[in-house]
This record gives sequence, C-alpha cells and structure tokens, in this order.
Amino acid sequence: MSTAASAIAHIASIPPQAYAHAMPSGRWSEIAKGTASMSLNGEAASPAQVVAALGTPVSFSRNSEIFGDDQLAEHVYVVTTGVVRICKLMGDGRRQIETFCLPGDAFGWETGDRYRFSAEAVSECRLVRVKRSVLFSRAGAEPELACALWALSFAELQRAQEHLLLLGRKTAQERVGSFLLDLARRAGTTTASNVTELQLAMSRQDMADFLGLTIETVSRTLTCLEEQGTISLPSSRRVQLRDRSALRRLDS
Amino acid sequence: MSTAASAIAHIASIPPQAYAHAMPSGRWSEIAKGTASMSLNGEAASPAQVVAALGTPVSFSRNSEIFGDDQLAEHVYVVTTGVVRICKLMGDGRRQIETFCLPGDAFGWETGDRYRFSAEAVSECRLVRVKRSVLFSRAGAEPELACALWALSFAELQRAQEHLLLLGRKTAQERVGSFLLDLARRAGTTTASNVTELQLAMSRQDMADFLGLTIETVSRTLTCLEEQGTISLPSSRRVQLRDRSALRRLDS
DNA sequence: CGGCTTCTTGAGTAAGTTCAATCCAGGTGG
DNA sequence: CCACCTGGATTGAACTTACTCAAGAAGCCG
Repeated sequence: MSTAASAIAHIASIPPQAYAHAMPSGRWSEIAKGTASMSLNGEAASPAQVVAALGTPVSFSRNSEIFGDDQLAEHVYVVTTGVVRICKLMGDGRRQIETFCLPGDAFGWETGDRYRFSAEAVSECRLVRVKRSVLFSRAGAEPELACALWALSFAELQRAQEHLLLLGRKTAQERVGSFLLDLARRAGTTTASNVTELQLAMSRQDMADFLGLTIETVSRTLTCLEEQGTISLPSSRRVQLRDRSALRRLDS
Repeated sequence: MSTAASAIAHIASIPPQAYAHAMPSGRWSEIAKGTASMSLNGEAASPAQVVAALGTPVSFSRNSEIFGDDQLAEHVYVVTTGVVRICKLMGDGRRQIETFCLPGDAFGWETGDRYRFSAEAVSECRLVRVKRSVLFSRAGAEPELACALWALSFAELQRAQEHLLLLGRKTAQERVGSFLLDLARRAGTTTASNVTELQLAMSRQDMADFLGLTIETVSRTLTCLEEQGTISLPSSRRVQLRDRSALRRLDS
C-alpha cells in the first residue's frame, strides 16, 4: 500500500469527533449561524479529517516520546487510534498532564517555533503527522482549512478551560467523577445491560498527574466510589459506571 | 466624535500585546517561518487591532457584568483599558476565574451559540465589541483576519495551559509568585530605582479564585513574601517586586 | 515460580481551609 | 475636624483534606 493510500485509510477511520458537542465547526461563514460542515473530495469531513488529509501516518509504541518539551515544532498530529498524553514538567519532577488526546483530537499547536510541552504515547497508537509549514501556508489560500485549524485548537481551549475549574475548585471525588464521565462521553462503550464500561488506557500515575492529585488519592477515591456503589472495578484498568446520577452530582 | 472615529481612537491605543512573546501571529504563510506581521490601512497592526477594527467601543463600570454564563454569544470583545475577569461558577457558589483580560486581550470566543462562562469588569474599563457574525463571515474571505482570530484564541489557550500547571501542581507561594511575575510582565511599571511596581486591579477574593486558593491563604502568602523581603506592600493594592530572582525561583 | 511493575491500604503529617476576631482605609455625616 | 460606618484585608486557632512514607497485594511476563 502506498503511503498516500494508507493515509486515506487512516483518515477514513478518524471518528467524527471526541468533542463533537464542542465542535460545530465548518466554513467560517457557517460558524456564525451554528450550522457547519466541511468536505474532503466531496465527502463530509470533520476538522480533524481535513487536517489529517495533508499528513502521513505514523505509529508509536507504549510510553514512547512523540516530541519533547522545547523541541523544534515541525509537525501537528491527529490521533487515529490510541491515547496520547500532553505533559509539562517542573524542575523538581512534578508533572502536570494537560490533556489526554483520543482518536479525532489534534495536538502540537504552536505559534512559536518550539513545543511548550511533551507528548507521549499512553498506549500503542497510530497518528497522522502533518507538517506545520504545509498546514499554515495552505491555510492562507483555503478558508476551510483555516477554519479547521481554528476549530481544532479551539476544542483544546474549551477542554483546558473546563479543566481549570476542576483543578482549581473541585474535591478529589469530584475530580475523579468528572474524569470518568468525560472519558465515558468520549470513549465509553455501553453494554447490553445498559451499563457504561470504560477501558482505562492510562495508569493511576497518569490519572493523578492529570487530576492534580497523588496516585494514592486516586486509588483511594476509586475504592471509595466503588464502596458507594457508584462504580465497579472488575479490574484496575476497567471501570463500570453504575450510578451516573451520583457521578453527575459530582460533576456539578 | 462619530462612532467610527472614536473606534479608531480606541484601536490606536490598544497596546502591542499583553502576551507578545506568545503571539508571533500574522499572515498564515508567515507563521510557519516565524516572521509575521499584520496591517490595517497600511499600518502595522496586532491581531487584537485587526479584530477591533471591525467593532464599536463600549464602556463598563466596576463589577458590572459584560455577559453572563449561558447567554447568547453575539459578540467578541477586545480590551482597550481596564481589567476583565472571565469566570465559571459551580452550583454551590465555588468560583474559578479562568483568566484576567488586560488591554490587548480578546475574550468571548465560542464555537457554539452560547457563552460558557461570564465576563465581569474588575475595574472601569473600555472595550471594543465586535459582532461574531461579522467576524466569522469576513474571516472566510480575509485570511489575515482568520489568522488574527486563530492567534488571539491561541494566546488564550497558551495562558490556560500554563495555568493548569499552576493549579494542578504548584504550592500557594509558587502560585502567588507566578501570578505576580505574570502581571508584572503584562502590566508592570519599573520605577527609577529599578523596582517593578504593580497596581492590583483585583481584590484578594479575585486573586484567590484565580489561583485556586482562599482569600486568607492569599493574604497570608503575600505577608509571608513581604517578611522574606521578596516583595513589599506599600498598600494592599500596590506591590513592589524587590527580589525577582526569588520570585523566579518560585515560578520554577 | 520468581521478579518485575502497578495498584491498594494504613498511619502519621502538613498544607491549606474554615471560622472568628480584629484591623485598616476611605468615605459620610454630624 | 473628627466620630462613625462599611467593605476589604489581615491575623489567629482549630480543623480537614489530601499528601507522604511505608508496607503489602495483585497482575504480568519471562
């Protein structure tokens, strides 16, 4: 299979959008009206697909680094399968995970010439890598692409803003509850018995660094939610949401 | 003075950029190269000015609401003078201030049709109000405007990402220190004796809700920094940065 | 079955919160 | 001019939540 053909296969498999509710993107003129759609070779396409069409597929293995902090920023990435963590490190080793990128999410946006954080594969993952120079030089001539860039980075902004409230003002229970609900919305599968189940790609340490807690607090909080009957934990990486209203109460 | 003429006066007084270091914006084709500039009637212009050129000036008095959470999102705003706080509220009254907008900053970005937070004037302030419908319908035809929109909302994203690290992983001292340094960079004035002085437009409560702390902790932390000789507090709303290296150590 | 990593649990501690007094600056009115 | 009032800021003491340190348990893979 040629690189181009394989890229097309990748693009087709990019899901509609992990954050669809926050992404009524499309042509600029349509954002104002709230109706919006994009196209790619005549087919309807999400912003992620419009961007991914300009790149080539790449794969990364579990825990490998996609790019490092302060590295020259040459590419933007769109996730096809798997999970990526975007993190910032402090001098003494404290780590904050800014976000987990799921299929359909894009990362690596910069206005400067260097990345301001690092990106690592949480699980095996397949991405589409797009040259920034290609993206930006084309955006000038293609309003639809420009709009897609805006929509994708704007989705990041919304996510970050929600996360500020979580980190600034929520309790440990609320943080874990919000996290589970968010993951369920973006990547949950609902079983026959109407129970939503989650496969956690990330470790407890990753969750802790995302939620601004310690690994022990995350573990204890999950146990506590299980004792309350809000969730069940068939195994440490699998979570079933038993009482969504209780979780939603935690989400505020 | 006609509205148009007064708008032009406003635009001219919008500062280069509060977050200049994060905004090498300009034409799309130039972002990739790292060189970039915009123009307005032949004059060089910042993204904020390009956007503000399409709006009309408005004023708000201290503590008045500019728009509320869940309100119909019809406008984007650019700050000319004064300070605006962008906040999210939880059901029980807990508040998180996402950001303080200073002259040159823009706020009110949305992809949906409603605001997802409220905006209030911290001090008397003058803004330029731009219709979203105008902005977006023009962006399709004017790549330079599209680029300005992207640059402005991207500046917000970078600020939010920095703030995530602060809220997730920093101690009270580090939070207050980072906050003071950030304000100094964006709005500080350096006196003859080479001491940077800040005028705080916001109350201790605002600072607390921005930093994810309580009002008492903010107050105690400032007192503590003063006792260490890092800052001095001629009055509760004026801060002098005495030992910047100590502050930078806190900023990590 | 070791030998590894990851996760859980427990006990003690510390950072920051809560509640409750002041304190202080800046208007207002006598 | 000064007493009074008011909203914001500071300080103190007790308390709580989440952290730290330490020990086990549970998976996972050779």
